[in-house]
Amino acid sequence: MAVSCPTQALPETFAPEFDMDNISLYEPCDIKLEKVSDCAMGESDVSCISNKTFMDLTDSFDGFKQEYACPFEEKNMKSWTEKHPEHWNNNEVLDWIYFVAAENHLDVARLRGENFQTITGQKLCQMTQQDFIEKDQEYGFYYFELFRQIFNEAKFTPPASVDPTSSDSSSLNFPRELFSYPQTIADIEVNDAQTSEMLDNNLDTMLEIQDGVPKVNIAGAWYDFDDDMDIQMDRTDQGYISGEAESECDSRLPSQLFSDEEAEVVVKKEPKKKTPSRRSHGSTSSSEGCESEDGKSNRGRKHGQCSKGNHLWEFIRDLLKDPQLNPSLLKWEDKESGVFRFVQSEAVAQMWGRKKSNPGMTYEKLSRAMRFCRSASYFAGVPKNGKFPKKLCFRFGPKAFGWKAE
DNA sequence: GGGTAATTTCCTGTTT
DNA sequence: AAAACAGGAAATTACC
Repeated sequence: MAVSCPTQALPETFAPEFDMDNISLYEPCDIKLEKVSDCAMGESDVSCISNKTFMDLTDSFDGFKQEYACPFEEKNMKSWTEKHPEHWNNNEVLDWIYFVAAENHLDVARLRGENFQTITGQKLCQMTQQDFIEKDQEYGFYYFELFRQIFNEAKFTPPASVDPTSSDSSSLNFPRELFSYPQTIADIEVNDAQTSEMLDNNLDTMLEIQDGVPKVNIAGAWYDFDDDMDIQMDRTDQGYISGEAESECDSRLPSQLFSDEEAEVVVKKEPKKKTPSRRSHGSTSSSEGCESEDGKSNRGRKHGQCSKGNHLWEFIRDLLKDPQLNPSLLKWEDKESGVFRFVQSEAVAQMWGRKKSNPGMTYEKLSRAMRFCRSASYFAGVPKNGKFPKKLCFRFGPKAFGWKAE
C-alpha cells in the first residue's frame, strides 16, 4: 500500500468546544441547507454547526440502496446515521465503531472497542489523533481519519425536508461511504508504517454477499449480515434528539423512543425521574417509566431478534473456534473441561448484539443470557478450585456440543 | 391459540 | 468504589 505523507496537517482536534445552547435540533423547515464541509473542521464555528440537524442522505447511494433495499425498506436504520456525530450517545459511538469494523473487515479481535464505551459523540469530536490512538493503538488512526471525514463531509438537512410519507423511503438510507472507508484504505494518508501494514493485513475477507445477502464470517460459519443493519425503528421514525432528551429510559435507543409526533413533546418534557424501586411484583408496575407509546413494556425480544437456530452458546462456541478472535476476544482457560473466559466482554456483547440486530446489547445482558443458558445446561458452573479467574469465566455444559472437536 | 424455548430487559442485592 | 455476579420477574418471538 502506498503510504504518503500528509499533504495537509490534520487539525489538532476536530472542532473547538461547541456551545450546546446554540445548537438547535428542531429547527423550523425554512432552515437553509448547508454543507458541513463548507466549514473546515478545526475552524468551524457554532453558526456553521447549528443548522445541521439531519443528514442529507438523498444523494449518490443508488448502488447501496439497491444492495440493501429490502433490509432498509422493511426494517430500519441505525440511529447514529440520523444525527450529527456530535450528538451521538455512547451507545451510538460504539455502534459506529463496530459497524465500521464489520464494513471494513477490521479484525475485531484486535479492535479495542470497549475503550470507546463511555465516549459520546461530543467527546469524540474533541479527541485528537493521539487520543484515538490511545484508545486503540491499532485502529485509532484509522478511526480518527474516518471520523474526521464524517465530520467534514456529512451533509445535513433539516428534518422537515424528508417526507416520511414519501414513497422514496430509500432517501433515509445512510451514506455508506461516509461510514465505511470510501475507496481504499490507501486513501488515508498514513505516515506510520506499522499502521499501514496493520490496515493491509486486516482486509481479509470476512464479509461476503451470498445470494444477494451480506454475510459475515465468524469461525468459518456464515452469519447473515443484513440482520446487522436492522434497527427496531418505525419507518416513520426519524427521531433525532439531543443527548439531554435521552434520559427517559437509557436502554432504548433514541430512535426507538421518539416518533416524529412525540419528539417535540418529549423534548419539552421534564426528564422523568426514575422510580426509586421497580422491583414490584405486581403484574403491571414493572415497566413503569419505560413504556413505549402503545403502553407496552420495552422488555422482551424485539422483532428481528429471534434466535433463528443460532443460539448464544453456539455463537460463543464459534467465536472460540475462530483463531482471529481467540484469544483476543475470548479464550480457553481449560479447553479439556470447557472453561473459557471473556477477554473483551463488551466487544463480544457488541458482536452478539450485531448478530441479533440489537445495538443495545451489553455484557450485562449477555451475561444474564449466559446464566439462563447455564440453568438450561448449555453452560455449567466453573469449578471453584482457585484454578480459574473468578470473573468473566464460563464453562460449556452437557447440552453444548462441538466446542471440543477440532 | 396454547405451551415452551430462548432469549432480552430491568431490577435489587451480593461478591470480588 | 467499581465491575461482575446472581437470579427474580416480565416480556417477546419462533416454533411445535
